[in-house]
Amino acid sequence: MSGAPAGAVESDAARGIRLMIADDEHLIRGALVALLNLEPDIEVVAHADNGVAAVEQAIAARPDVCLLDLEMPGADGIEAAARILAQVSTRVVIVTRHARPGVLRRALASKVSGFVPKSTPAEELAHVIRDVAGGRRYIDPEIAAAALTAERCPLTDRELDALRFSRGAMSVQQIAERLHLAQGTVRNYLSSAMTKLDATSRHDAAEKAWQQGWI
Amino acid sequence: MSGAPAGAVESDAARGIRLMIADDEHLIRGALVALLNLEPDIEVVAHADNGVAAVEQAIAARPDVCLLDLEMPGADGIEAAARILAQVSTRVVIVTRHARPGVLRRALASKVSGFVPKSTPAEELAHVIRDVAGGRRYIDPEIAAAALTAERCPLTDRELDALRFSRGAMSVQQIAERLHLAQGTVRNYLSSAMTKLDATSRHDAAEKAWQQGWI
DNA sequence: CGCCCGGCGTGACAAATGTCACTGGCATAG
DNA sequence: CTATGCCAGTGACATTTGTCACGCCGGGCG
Repeated sequence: MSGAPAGAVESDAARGIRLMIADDEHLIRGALVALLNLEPDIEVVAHADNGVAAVEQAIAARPDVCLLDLEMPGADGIEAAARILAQVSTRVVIVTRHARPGVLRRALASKVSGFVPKSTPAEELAHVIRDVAGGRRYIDPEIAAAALTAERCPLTDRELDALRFSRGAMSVQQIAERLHLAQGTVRNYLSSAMTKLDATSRHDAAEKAWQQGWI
Repeated sequence: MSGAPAGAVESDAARGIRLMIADDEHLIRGALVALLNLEPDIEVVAHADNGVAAVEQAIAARPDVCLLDLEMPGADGIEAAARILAQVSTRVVIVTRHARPGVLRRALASKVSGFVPKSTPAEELAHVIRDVAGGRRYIDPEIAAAALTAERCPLTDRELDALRFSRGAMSVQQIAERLHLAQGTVRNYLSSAMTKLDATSRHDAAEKAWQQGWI
């Protein structure tokens, strides 16, 4: 928000990583801003409290690195990352509370450079930011391992389709219309998915599949 | 963790508020510890990443103020607060992501002194801690207003009974047995509760009632 | 080729769930 | 006293959900 210093300093100036922070929780955002500003080689040049604002801020401030929370109103971190990277030459680090394997895959598909859970020690974060600013990538080893270990999804394509719509409280009727199928068919897929996932209701199944990052 | 300085300094020494911080997210806990330690009159003397550890730490370190996250594994913030206050002469501030009226009521019933959402600006937090250390109370005005505005629970006793069991996935059949009622009766209470709470399923209703602190 | 297997798709059926109309008790206002 | 309203309690009914047995198709395999 503070005006850029007079003209010439470009983003790849030798000293100082220009950082943007986006997190919807004021307390945490404030703490991170203050904390990272203490690092001698990091300068927080912008911050936002939702995905849409994050994109605007990134375009305006052109930071070297963007630190995005995954869970944000408006546009989630990955969506914001995709939009930012499409328009600005920068690198993105995603921070998340619920680090599921599938999310990591989505994130990597959006070309983010870093992926860390909020269980990361604070000191480590500055380290990651420097790595990423230097052109390297950083993926939290725990999550990476989980993503690679994760058993292949046992669900069939159509089962996944049906499950996808089951989140967000659509009725079987509505799902059937949406997929151009008979109600019984949809129920069948859902039932089958429930069996495979050992769930007691389709909401439960959808939840579990989501946790695994399969939908 | 660090050993206490030689003997005599007691917790009500004139200078310095001894603070404990509990939050299960390492990143946030670390940021808060660092940030609040920067305040000249605050000293972070312990921290924990779950409710049980928080109680132990509080007993061991005897801080002046405990800052507890509401959402923690083990024991949630309010439970931890109750246990701490039963054994240590200290004051508790609860910090939470989802600030719902009912939670505030539960918290106050446990004699906590402060209640703030994570949307609080970071600068404000130190202020709150000083207030509380000084024996005053601080309740986030937004939440307080919401709690006072919140209409009285519209549910009848039996509806509440039925809802209580509906959390934890008991079937109508089982609830009926447990309450010595006919299944139809239970369904009726549940249905009525759903209408009153504008919910689409009994789980939904139970969830909403819980959110409000009614069960 | 003939066979079997796995995924897709369907309808019939049963159980669980939610809605409704109704009875009776009890308190309270008129 | 009577009327009114609220809550407890019940069963009949409609809807939704989950399970099953089945038919169809395409792709390996003996």
